[in-house]
Amino acid sequence: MEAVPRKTTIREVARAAGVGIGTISRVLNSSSQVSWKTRARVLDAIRRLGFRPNAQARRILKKRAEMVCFLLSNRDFLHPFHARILQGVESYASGMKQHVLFAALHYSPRTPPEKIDLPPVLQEHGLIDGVILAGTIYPNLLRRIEGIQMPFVALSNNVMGMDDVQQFDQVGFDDLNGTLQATRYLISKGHRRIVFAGDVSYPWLQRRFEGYGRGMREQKLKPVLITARNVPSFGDFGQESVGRILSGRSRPTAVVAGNDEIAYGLWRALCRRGVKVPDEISLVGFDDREEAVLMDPPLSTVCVHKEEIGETCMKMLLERLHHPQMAFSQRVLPTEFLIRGSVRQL
Amino acid sequence: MEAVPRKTTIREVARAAGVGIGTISRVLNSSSQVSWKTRARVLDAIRRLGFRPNAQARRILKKRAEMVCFLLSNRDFLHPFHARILQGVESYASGMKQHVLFAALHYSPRTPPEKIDLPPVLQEHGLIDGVILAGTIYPNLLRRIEGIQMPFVALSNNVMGMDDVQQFDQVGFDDLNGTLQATRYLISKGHRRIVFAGDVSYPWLQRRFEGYGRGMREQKLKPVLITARNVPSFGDFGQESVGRILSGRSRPTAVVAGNDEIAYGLWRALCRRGVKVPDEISLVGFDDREEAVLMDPPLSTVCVHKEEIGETCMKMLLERLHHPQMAFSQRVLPTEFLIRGSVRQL
DNA sequence: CGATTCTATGGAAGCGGTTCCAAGAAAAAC
DNA sequence: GTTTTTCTTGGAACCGCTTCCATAGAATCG
Repeated sequence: MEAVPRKTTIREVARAAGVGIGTISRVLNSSSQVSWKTRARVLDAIRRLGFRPNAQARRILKKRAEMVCFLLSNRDFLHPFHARILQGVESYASGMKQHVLFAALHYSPRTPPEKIDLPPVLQEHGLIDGVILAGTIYPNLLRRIEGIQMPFVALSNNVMGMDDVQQFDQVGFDDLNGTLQATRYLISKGHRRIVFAGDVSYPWLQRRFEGYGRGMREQKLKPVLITARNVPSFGDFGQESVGRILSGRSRPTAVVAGNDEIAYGLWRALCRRGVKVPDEISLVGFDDREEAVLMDPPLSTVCVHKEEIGETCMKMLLERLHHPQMAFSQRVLPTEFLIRGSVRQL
Repeated sequence: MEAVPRKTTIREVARAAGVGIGTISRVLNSSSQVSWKTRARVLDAIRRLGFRPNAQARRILKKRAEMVCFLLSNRDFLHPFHARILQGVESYASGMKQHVLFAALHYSPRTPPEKIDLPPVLQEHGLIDGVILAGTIYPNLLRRIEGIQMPFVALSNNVMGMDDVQQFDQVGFDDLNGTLQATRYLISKGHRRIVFAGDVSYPWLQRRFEGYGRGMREQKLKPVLITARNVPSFGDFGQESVGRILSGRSRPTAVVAGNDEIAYGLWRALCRRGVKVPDEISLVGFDDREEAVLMDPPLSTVCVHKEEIGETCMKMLLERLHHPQMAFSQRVLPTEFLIRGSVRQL
């Protein structure tokens, strides 16, 4: 490794400007009063020397990294869903002069979720002030993070297997109410035979199914869950399950899909069989991915405000950093059912 | 802001282990030889005290941040394309014990691309070792980054308005050859009247059009460019231009779309008019987004290996960091035409 | 067995900033 | 004109680590 070019330090600036080092620091932090003349001289020297203060050195004294980590498992990252959340995080962070470190949790067949270690960025101290846990989160990881006393905010919809009172900061969105609204809407449009497509192995799918179930039971209708086993991805779900949905004595008039990907797969499978949406069967999704509006007909779906979730995570984390003793808070952001073309009035 | 809980330092560990601070440091860096017994004592003390070394302090001495910045304009970020590149960057970086800082360039109507300032993360020195420039890059930004002598690698496909010899490290993929292959394939399938859909305001679309043009001219066929003006996004491109494609005396039998988004929009517009793909018109795209394979028929498209691009960017940046004087290099990664169902044999 | 080499270890110096205290200069008060 | 207060300013000390030098004991050698 060759030598890094020598960088200007605060002492050289001080010499160039003919002032003391303390003065340079004061100018940089625009803290206490520096006389108009001195400030100009310093600023000039800084410009002439192309001086940029060393961030590490400042941080070591300030005891704040001004950086948070956005942690995502490598399983989840493909999804634009999380990319949008990251965008929200970055957007709020940059407004607060914070940086965002992107890190992935590298799960692999060799390191099953139950025994994964802390990611390197959390092993060392001082690099980041806190963590935002997006993507699927396993309880053991949470406990490790608590163990090192690293402040964090979790995207609660993705926390696995902790349905009890959770003693940490969370931001989530309202799965249950989303499908509840969607189901009510379908019912208001005259639908009675409505099925839910999705498995319930994820807590969020479980909640979405519950919301649908509640909507059905409100009107004394019977909830029906359609699952598909052993599908490689949500996109293949429809292909696998469309047969079971269409067969049976009384074919449903509408399907609530567990997410947009399932809805999209279903739509394709239906198209292929010549079943028209929404003429013969209505369809609603969940997430409002970019493609939802591009489908034909555009998909009615439950919109999750992803940027807002990201911003809220960041905001909550900053509050935690400023008030470490504050009580934990859980925020559930509302979801919004968007009426588009994929539902027909019966 | 309340007090940050006091963290254990190397001196406390030294006291607890009954050794000197230098020894702790040597154990941590597993550098020079420490006796088996002492090492065990130190390791034990570290565990007992829950000591995690302060990363900032180490970096200030090592003069390396072990961190690179992935910089993307806020215009580009929505696209899964860049998310995948980021994934590739992170993947390679984590293998090399490097961290990835995610930063966005906040363009706005108030700050047009020509006069945007350096992002905050580049204003300070020592935070990052280098930058990966993804997303649309304007020359003035490049010059600013050169000005502060920050090592960088650019995703060359997105560099605007610099077609001369470029004196910096670049990773790109082969736009021209991609459409060339696609066009040759179409011709091999018996197509003669082939049009290109896309405008040429972006350099990469320009190159894709050129590749298509070359393929056509090889067979003495006449290239035709179909553009759409004033469309809010590539997705709306098809809707806008489908009329012009289908009308005219001799309707084309195939369309090369500038990217998958255009292809998708086109496909929808064609569906809506009852024109069947590929029976009545064949269609190929570019990028191989996730949705390409989910379309019906699955879209034949030019695959860009996004993770590989990310990895290559990271790799090249690390080489640059280790050898600052090394000559600049430009790498163009191959693209690959994927045959799927959207092209018909004539 | 004394001289020489080697290995393990302690701790001072220093990285590039911030902070604080003391002190000089200027302004205000008496 | 002298005293008091306020405003600026310089620079030592320090943040938590690495690095290097000095030293002490062990090992090797003639």
